[in-house]
Amino acid sequence: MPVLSPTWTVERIELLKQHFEAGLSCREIAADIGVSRNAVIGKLSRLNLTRGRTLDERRPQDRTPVPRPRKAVPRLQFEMLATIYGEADTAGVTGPIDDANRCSLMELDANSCRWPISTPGAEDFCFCGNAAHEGQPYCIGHSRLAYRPNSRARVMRG
DNA sequence: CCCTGATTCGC
DNA sequence: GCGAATCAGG
Repeated sequence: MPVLSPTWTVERIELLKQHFEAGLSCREIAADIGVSRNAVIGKLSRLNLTRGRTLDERRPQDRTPVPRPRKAVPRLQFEMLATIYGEADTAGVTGPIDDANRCSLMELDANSCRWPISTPGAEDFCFCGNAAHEGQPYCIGHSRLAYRPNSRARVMRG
């Protein structure tokens, strides 16, 4: 007898068929023959002995190509951010916000942008001080930062 | 989460 | 051709 793994000999194939027709699960068949479950299923598929289960639901004629990331999915941070926040928005947000009007808490008035600069409590802590947008406590640029349109998730599987 | 079968694809 | 990886349903 060959010491090498005989893979699928006629004996194993017979056992495979017998067990399959007996109604045993692939798990049982695999355990009995001594191979992995996928090996059994793969062999059955090759022999066209599948019980035609998912074939009906899997629409064999119009199989979804399923772009399978066989290894990795290298995505640039930029692309993800652009997708999440919206391409047009990122440009506006990342644009330069005038900080020439920075002022302290005392100097803030109703028309001054109250966006905090630096960390609260720091010696140089101050506010943006730019002209605030109508009905908003921040200037245009900082209003955009405050209103992040971040609500994109949970959209999988059609 | 576990299980199952079925398909895909690298070897 | 084989089977691990993967997918999809239960």
